[in-house]
Amino acid sequence: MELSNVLTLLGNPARMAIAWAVIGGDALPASELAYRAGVTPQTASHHLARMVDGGLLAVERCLRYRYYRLASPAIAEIIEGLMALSDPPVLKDRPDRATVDRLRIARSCYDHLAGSLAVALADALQRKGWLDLQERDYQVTALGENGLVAFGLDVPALRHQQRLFARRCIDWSERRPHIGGALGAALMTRFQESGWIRKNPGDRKIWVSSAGQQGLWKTFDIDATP
Amino acid sequence: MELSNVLTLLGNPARMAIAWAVIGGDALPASELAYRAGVTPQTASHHLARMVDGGLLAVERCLRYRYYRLASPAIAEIIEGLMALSDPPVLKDRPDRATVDRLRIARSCYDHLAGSLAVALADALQRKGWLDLQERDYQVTALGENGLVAFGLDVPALRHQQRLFARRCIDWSERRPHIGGALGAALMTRFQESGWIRKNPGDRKIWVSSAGQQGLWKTFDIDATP
DNA sequence: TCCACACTTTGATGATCATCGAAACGCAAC
DNA sequence: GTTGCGTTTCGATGATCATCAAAGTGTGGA
Repeated sequence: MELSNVLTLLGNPARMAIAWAVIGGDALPASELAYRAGVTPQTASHHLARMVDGGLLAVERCLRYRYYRLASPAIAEIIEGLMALSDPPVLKDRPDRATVDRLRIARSCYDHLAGSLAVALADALQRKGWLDLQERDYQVTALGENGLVAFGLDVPALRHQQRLFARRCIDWSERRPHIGGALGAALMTRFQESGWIRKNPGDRKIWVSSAGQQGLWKTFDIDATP
Repeated sequence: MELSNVLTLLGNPARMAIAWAVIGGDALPASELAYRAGVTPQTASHHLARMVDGGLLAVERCLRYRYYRLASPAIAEIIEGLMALSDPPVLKDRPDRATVDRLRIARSCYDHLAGSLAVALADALQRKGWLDLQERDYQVTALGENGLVAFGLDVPALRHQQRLFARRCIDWSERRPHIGGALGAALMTRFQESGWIRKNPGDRKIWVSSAGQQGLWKTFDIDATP
């Protein structure tokens, strides 16, 4: 994945609009993307072909429709990183605001939490002295290890995984860091097991249950009410 | 600052190379940037004009040279953010930050001093009543001539040189004037003879010795401690 | 005065690009 | 089949682009 390629592809307003439309994880048909980007279907098709060719998008055929979505979570991370660097593009006819707001509160980022909930979680764990923010990663303190193990996470096992343990991940909607890596994934899994959050299969939306609101408040001092 | 603009500008390999060359904060002349980007001076000039126009770079003239640097720290943050999203491009000769900071304090500009030390020197000489700042040049007062002769400069001989006597030269890192021309060159030569500064042959780095720090303080009331 | 130098502008060329109309394709319903 | 619809391909157009050679500009030095 060439960064220069990504920049070239996203440097065009129509293609940026397309990328922005599918950033939430939704797969949208070509005609819808053409409408949102403000170009004709032919032009959109041209752009979509380039983006697929450039590895930015993936396409799935379903009957007469072609659904376009981001090619991989890595691409989503790159685009979200770009959003964090500047204001998100102002585009006409943004989809339903409810979806965007929902994503802003909580969504999945690959296999860990993102959105304001994830940022609040990272803040809370630092405030409690469970985490230290180092250069590009988080460190779990002795206090934090006790707390996390008590919460049901096998922290020593997480440390021995091949992947990075607790990556610092920058959020596009918050422009602040949250917890990725093995620890971030384990936390989201634990939240799901506890019934605190519910993940929508197929996209990246996350719902926080009332049990989750209570638990997050009691365990982490996080106010997860909308 | 439009993100889309930045992406378009950086989507070109030559422009990306130029941005990467100045990411450390250093200001480089157009010819050097052309070499590093692997394009002819004409092409580089074209790209540089676009980048200045797009608000990515700023340019300052010093004698016959034009030094290009990043327009603002915010731009540097955006570009470094982009780099963090992917592997940085493999390019020749990127200055490290320590070098950049050193250059900010003192460096040579053609054959005279530049950087904050040079600006402080110009300020000090004006404060002591040795120099007057005219339209585009400095004038040495009678008091200043005595002082400079006592310091070891043959001011009358400098006046009779063909080149401009005491040119006002604008600094990219300070955005304030310092002394160029024959007087600027003679001052730097005298500082070198006195062992106050040491010049790195081949580049523009200047080191101030401890003797230099003492001398600059006693003679010119300049605090040259880092 | 003339030259050297750093850099820019101009001009030309070939390439790529974005865009849309027209036509074609693929698929499903009728 | 035929029709309708979503999408792509083709073709044409006008725009922008990157590139470099050649000429021009401005500056300082001899």
